[in-house]
Amino acid sequence: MKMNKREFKDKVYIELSTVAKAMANPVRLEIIDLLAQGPFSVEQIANYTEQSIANASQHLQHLKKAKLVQISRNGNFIYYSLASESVYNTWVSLRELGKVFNTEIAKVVHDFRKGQSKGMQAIDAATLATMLEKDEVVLLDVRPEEEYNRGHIHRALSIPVDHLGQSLKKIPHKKMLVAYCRGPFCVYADEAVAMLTRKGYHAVRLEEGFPEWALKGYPVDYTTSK
Amino acid sequence: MKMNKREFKDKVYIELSTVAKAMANPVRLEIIDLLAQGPFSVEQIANYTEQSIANASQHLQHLKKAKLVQISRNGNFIYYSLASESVYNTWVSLRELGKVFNTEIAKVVHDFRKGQSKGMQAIDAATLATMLEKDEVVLLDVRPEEEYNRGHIHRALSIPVDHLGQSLKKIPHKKMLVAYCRGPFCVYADEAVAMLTRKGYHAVRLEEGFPEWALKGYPVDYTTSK
DNA sequence: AATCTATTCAATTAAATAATTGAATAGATT
DNA sequence: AATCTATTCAATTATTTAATTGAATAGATT
Repeated sequence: MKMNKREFKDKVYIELSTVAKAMANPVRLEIIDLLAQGPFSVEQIANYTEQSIANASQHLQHLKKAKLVQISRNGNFIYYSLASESVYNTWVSLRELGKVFNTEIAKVVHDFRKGQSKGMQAIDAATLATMLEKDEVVLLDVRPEEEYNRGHIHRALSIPVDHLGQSLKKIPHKKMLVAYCRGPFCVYADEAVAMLTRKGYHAVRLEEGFPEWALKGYPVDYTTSK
Repeated sequence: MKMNKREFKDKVYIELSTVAKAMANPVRLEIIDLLAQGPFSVEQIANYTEQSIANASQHLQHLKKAKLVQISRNGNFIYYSLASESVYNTWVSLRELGKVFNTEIAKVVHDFRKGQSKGMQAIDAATLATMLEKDEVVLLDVRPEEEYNRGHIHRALSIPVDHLGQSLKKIPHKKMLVAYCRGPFCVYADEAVAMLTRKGYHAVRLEEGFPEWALKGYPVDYTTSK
């Protein structure tokens, strides 16, 4: 039987709202932000988001049902990843919407960074690209090394933030330091800049993360980990 | 007192989920899709979405609280519009996510169009642009005239779908007809193509709507309605 | 086959969301 | 000031959602 206009529109918007509902939860948004960095196991996701494994798993089932994530298996571990680039694109749109327009988010980010270090500064990708061309900065990737290996900004040194204390001697004083991590809401770079600043270095963070840098077409490298 | 990392992330993702929640409802998604076409009053929005005025207003309050819409006033009427282009961009990302990846939406669209007319075809914006350059088609804007006046595809004739019956003599037989309306989930173009096909015309619809065409940088016109 | 580990499932409880209905309100109009 | 129109608000009811807890399961490993 022929579907009428109202039935059609109702069905389409109900389906789309299912996708939007999958994203309408803070824990699931954090999971999507994390998976933008690559595949992670349930245990890792639970760890990074500070949820119970059961709760993380339930949220992952919700995302899977909405077809936003997909799984692969390695031994006992099940790895989750974003199902497609359009999931990432929608996450980025939503984040931009929140950043540009929800002043509360900007305020939270600003307050957090100010609490980390007075005069905390961030530069954007275009500025970094120019500085790298002029060889003016030392670039630090302060994510876990596994993520560095999956892909990193061209010429970045890998110094995970929790190893930063014991790695200071590797870092030249002469040039300005730029630290980057997973993205605007990841705080590894904030922590790194705070520590480096306390040790007398001139350090700032990159606003974007590796995925945004890559998406903008700037040069990236990969480490073959074999 | 200094905000810790977990507090920071929780606050940021909760704020962002507020935005996502505003979109996580089929009625509000339809409202956003409608407002992508320009400002509408509460009464118009209630009419087009087939909701009560009270319900439409409640959803609009929800969208307003999330800062996704803004208002202006004209006499007794309050007009709602999308608060920024990034609201529209997020809507488009979500819709693309749904179209590309949620096969149920594609099926609903296909089933609806098949119910309208066997052999129902749609072309995309790039195809239309080429055909217009070669002067191969007659382009019909089948939206309400008010929306045509706000902006339309270059060289489109305005023939609102509910006037199509009495406007057939205006339409040449010799060329292929392309009908367009508000976007992929608007059915004015489907209805127009069904009617034209029954009357012996060779007609197809444009997949995209006017906003997508404009966003892709293709030529547009405006009618000064004074 | 037995055991282990990571993960999922199910039930419960509490909180959040949404449509309806009628009342109230905000401006505009007279 | 009185009246009107469009819109918003508030209470109610039903539905949906989410965290917790403990049980169950799916594969891997031995």
